[in-house]
Amino acid sequence: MPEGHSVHRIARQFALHFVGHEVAVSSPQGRFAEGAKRLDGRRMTDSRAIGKQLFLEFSDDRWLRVHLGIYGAWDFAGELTADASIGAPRVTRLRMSEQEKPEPDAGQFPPPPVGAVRVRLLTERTVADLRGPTACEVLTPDEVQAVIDRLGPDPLVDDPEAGEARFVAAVRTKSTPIGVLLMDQSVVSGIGNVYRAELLFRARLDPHTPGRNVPEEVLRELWRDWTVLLREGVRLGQMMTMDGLDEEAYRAALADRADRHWVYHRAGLPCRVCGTPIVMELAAGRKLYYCPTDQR
DNA sequence: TTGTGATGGGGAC
DNA sequence: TCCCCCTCACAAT
Repeated sequence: MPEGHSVHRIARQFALHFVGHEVAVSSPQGRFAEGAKRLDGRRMTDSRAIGKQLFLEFSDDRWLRVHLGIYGAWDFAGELTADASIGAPRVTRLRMSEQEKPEPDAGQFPPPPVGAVRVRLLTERTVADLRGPTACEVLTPDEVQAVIDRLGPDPLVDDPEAGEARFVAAVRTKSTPIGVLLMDQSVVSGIGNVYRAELLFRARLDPHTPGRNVPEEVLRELWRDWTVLLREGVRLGQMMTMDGLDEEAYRAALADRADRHWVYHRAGLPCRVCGTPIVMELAAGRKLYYCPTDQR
């Protein structure tokens, strides 16, 4: 269920502890047995995140593409980095999905796979188990490029000005509501339902505004704000979309997800700015939260 | 103990 | 627009 920030953190974990290593690849659950056979014993040579997509490159031009979808998660064990920043303390087990959950040491390495593990990637010192992904497949370089070509810009991948220009151009040609466009991964990569609602509130933008009617300067600010939120999400390991908080309120927000957002998951609760009850409605099948007073 | 919803998205219609 | 994928946290019972 992760949005873009989690996938970047997962990619970094692989970059730190798998890239450069030979990897034993298996599918304990069996559903990826053929794919695992094609990767087994090869060296991992690169780890990249683009939006919610993870691409792991192995020797002989073979790529593993993983998309976690709503349920997916990676469980790391062995030698790894707790918060995916260089030099951070090592922990023994870490579940990486939208949230990160350090778990007690299993006692042996590698720990036996628990439940339906689609893929196990094992080096001498670290193991990563994938469960519940929407996508998990072996691709050629051309196939990887075809996937990337369909993705909108990612602030942590694309050149800032080029990414901004691509985002603005994609939105300005469409009559689709901006609240739907922000979730469209071909328009911009990595935004999910939480960041969508929060970006729109922070811009005080009505989600129903057709893309082509959003002033260009507002779109540029949206892109820059997405850059800020994504960097912060990668740094903190969670989605923190409030701002202007004093130190105590900031700490409380980090501790409790209910205090972390302006409008997300706050249907019927008073707007934190004006007190108007937050509205929830379905947009393209997903729950959209906004303040009908501040966002117009 | 059971039920429900969730931070996604592809495909059928 | 709906269904399905296939997992888990948390609420309801």
